[in-house]
Amino acid sequence: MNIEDIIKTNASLPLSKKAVINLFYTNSIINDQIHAVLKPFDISIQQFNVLRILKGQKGKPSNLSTIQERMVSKMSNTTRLVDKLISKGYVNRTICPSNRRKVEITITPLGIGFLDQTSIAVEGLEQKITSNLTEQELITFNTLLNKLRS
Amino acid sequence: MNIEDIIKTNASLPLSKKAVINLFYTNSIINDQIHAVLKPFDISIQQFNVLRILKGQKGKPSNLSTIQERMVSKMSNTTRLVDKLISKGYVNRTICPSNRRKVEITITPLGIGFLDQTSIAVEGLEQKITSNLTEQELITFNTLLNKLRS
DNA sequence: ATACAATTGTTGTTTATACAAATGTATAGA
DNA sequence: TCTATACATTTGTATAAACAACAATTGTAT
Repeated sequence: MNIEDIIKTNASLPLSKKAVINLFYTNSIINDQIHAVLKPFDISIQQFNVLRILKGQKGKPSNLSTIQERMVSKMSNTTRLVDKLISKGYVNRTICPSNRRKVEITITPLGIGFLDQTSIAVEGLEQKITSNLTEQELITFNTLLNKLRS
Repeated sequence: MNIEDIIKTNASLPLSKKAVINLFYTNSIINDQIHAVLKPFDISIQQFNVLRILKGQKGKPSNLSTIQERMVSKMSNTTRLVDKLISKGYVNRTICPSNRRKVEITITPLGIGFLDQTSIAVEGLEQKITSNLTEQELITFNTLLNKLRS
C-alpha cells in the first residue's frame, strides 16, 4: 500500500519526504511484528540483540562499549540492559582482570539455549517479511539503504 | 558502508536478516538526525508529527482516534502527547458538540507558525539525506518498502 | 610520588512508552 | 425505561529510555 494512502494525506508528498516517512512507517510495522514474536519469550528486542551480539563473540567476553558499538539502535544505559539479562540468567558479568574499569560480559549456556529457540521464531518472521521481495530486489534494497546513510 | 561491517559480524548474514537489520539501523541513524534537528525547537518527533497531521487537516478538527490512525509510528497515549502540545500553546482541545465522547483537536496559529519554521529545518534534512539517491532510486526505494509491508 | 586528563561503567532523575483498567457517553434491544 | 454493549478517551501503573552527574581506574606527564 502506498504511503500517501496510509497516512491519508490529500497533498502528494515530495519524494524525499515520502521516502523518509515510508522508511519510518515500515520500520515501525516490522518492529511491532518482531515485538509480537518475542512477546511469548518475555524479552525485549534490545535484550534479544544483546544476546545475539554476545553469541557472535563465540565465548570471547565483551565489555559494555563493544556491545554498545555493535547495537543496531544505540540506547543509553547498556548497564541496565545487561542487568536484566543477568537477572534472567542469560549472561554473566565479571570485572576484567587486566583493566578493572572494564567488565567482561559473556552469554551463559542457558542464554545460548534460549537464544537458539527464540531465533527460530525471529528468523521465520524475517524470512516471511522479506519473501515479498526477490533476491535481486533484496540486494537492491540493501544497496539503497547503504547509500541513504552515506 | 555495508551493514555487516557496521555490526562487525564475522559470519556473513542471510539476505533476509541483513535487510531487516539494515532497515532498523538506517532508521535509527535517520531518527537520531531528525531528533538532533528538532532539539533546538524543544519538540519531539512524535509531537512534530502530530502538528503536521493537524495542519494537514486545514482547519478541520481531528479527534484522537484519527490522529492515532495517521501517525507513522503508533504509540499509546496520544492523550498525553496532545497534553504536551496544549501546554506549549500549539493546539487546542475541545469536546465535540455532536458526540461528547469525542474531542476536537485543532492546531493554533502559534502552532502553525512554529511548525512552518521547524519544517524548514526538517525538510532540509530530508532532502540532504535523500540527495544520496537519484530520483529513480528513490522511486524504487519506496516501491520496495511498500512491497516489504505487503 | 603526585597531579591531571581520559576511559569505563554505574547510579539518579526525569520523561516517555506500553498496557490494562476505568470513565463517561451513545446506541440499540427487551 | 432499563440494561447491555460498543465507543472514545482518560487515567493508573509498571517498565524502558534519555540525560546528566558521579565514581573508580588507568595512563601519562611533571
